[in-house]
Amino acid sequence: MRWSRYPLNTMKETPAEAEVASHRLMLRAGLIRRLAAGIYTWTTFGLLTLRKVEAIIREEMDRAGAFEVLMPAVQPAELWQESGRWQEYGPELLRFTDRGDREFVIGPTHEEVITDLVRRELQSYRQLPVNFYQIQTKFRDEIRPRFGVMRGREFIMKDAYSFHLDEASLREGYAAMREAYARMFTRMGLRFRAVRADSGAIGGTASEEFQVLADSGEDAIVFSDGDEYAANLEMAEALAPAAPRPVARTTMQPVATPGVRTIEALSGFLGTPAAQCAKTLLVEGANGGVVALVLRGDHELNAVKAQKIAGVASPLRMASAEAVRAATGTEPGYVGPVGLAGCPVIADRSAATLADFVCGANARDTHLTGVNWGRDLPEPQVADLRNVVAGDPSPSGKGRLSIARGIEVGHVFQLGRKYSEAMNAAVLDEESRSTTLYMGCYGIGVTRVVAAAIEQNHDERGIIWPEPIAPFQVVLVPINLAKSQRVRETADRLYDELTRAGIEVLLDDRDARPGAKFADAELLGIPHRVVVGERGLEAGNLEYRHRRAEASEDFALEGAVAFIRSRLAPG
RNA sequence: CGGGGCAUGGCGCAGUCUGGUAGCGCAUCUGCUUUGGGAGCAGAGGGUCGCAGGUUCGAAUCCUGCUGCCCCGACCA
Repeated sequence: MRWSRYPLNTMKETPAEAEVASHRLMLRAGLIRRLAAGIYTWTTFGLLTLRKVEAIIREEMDRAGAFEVLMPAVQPAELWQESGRWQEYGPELLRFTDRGDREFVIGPTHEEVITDLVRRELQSYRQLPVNFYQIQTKFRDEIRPRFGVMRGREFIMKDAYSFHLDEASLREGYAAMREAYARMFTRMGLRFRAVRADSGAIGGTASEEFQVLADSGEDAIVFSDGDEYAANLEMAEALAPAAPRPVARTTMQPVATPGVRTIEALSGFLGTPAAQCAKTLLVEGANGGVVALVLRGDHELNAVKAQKIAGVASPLRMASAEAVRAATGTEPGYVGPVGLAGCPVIADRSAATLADFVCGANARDTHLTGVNWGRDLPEPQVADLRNVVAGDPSPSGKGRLSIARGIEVGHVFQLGRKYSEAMNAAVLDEESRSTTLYMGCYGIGVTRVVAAAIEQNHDERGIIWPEPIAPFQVVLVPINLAKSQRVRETADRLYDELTRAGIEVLLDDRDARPGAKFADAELLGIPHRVVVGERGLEAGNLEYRHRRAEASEDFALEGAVAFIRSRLAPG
């Protein structure tokens, strides 16, 4: 591609709307343009990368034996009513009516459509297992679209659906997809982790997320240094402390703590470490009332774990200040588990092994010191309530946990029979019995992958594309080409030769000064840069520099194509 | 949906408090000079100041309503 013919400009300044690096850089480099909140046009440079990501996904899906289909974006409401999601899905589902007042949705996902196809087309167990996938535009009317295409409302997703006669086959199909995903993201040059995830509302048994590691990621992920264990923070189990609870040494005493409402303030005021304090959180109960959750002062409540406990409302809701007063007689800041008669008390495993701890006294401006379970208050119900922290032992039993940030780019689920049952998708088995199908589903946020790749690979000057998904492999930068015929001819010839050799080249033949060209090449993140200038040609040389390199190196014009090819990543 | 902020040429902003000719930088166009890290000079084009009402002799500026967008929270590829 000759840059001089491409009319869209890069931007020196960042549009005010962009906050995160990938969004800023995608706008500045001219990869995307916003049309409305969460809705973007992909311009040529961005689309080149998007297509490469899609190509890798397609190749690996085909290699895994899946069949590509293309389902409609617009889907009739009947299918969603049949699966029950017409009611369940909520306002994220964009609904509308046609001229005949028939109701439709714009598909946020395609379980219903594929299940409908499969129940019509498949009759025999001999046709199983099977996996259909598509790369297609989705629409989800997100509450808050943000970060450019990272969380758009309209986005491109690769979604795949597998169908099986039994659970064993489903597990095999799931494992095959998991493997295909690992291959894809590896091929894209991304650093990622597959982590255990909460299967949440979609239901089903097993579920893993594929997370691209990036400090700016929205998700916290946890992994062990001792083995392959990795999980979403929501899911990572916090083991009970290995050491038993120490014996009580002190007696319980009230202490005046005027104005001290937070653990941090309390710890500072008394000089007691936060880990020796207990914090008591009141949440709404499943059937009204409140439930007291007790954690060590230095730990954080894990909402997903808490809302799974019987008696706790799901989704988790903190009790209102009025409810706190009604249950404890005091206000938030001085709540403690001692003497809490009216509500269940559930202690986190770590909080349950505290001895001689500090907690609120259920009286204004007062805390208790030297508190002990079983002596000053009843032994609590014990549960895993907290987020793990770095250094905790791995629940796998091997190693210690680290925490990193990640961007979820893929999710694989074993769905089971949720949709096939609701929509009556069945085949005849070997004994001519009608058998409801087992189903798995496997998603990749294709447009999000592009943003995640940038989050993971950029510097202060711009994008640094992993080579397999760069819009171009090489940027060719002629210096002063308007003046020098030799530069112009060399650049043109090299451009032709490289292109003929199957290398993707962007020739920056714009009438711009070298500094502007270098800055744009770095902003756009092309991995390999070749400079053609009078200075080098004088000695029969060109100049090569990798986007990540600190300095350039000269190489001979003679045999230039072979040299450049030798620098490209294999494959 | 709750909380906060912003809306002025394509982009980034000033001007709004204190009403009186709409301005700056970048980008764009023309010419000349320049050409190894975002050039200089001279000139030019481009804005119903988000929309609708109102107050006023006069509104980007004051008042009312609406809309759009961004950021923080619960959800998700």
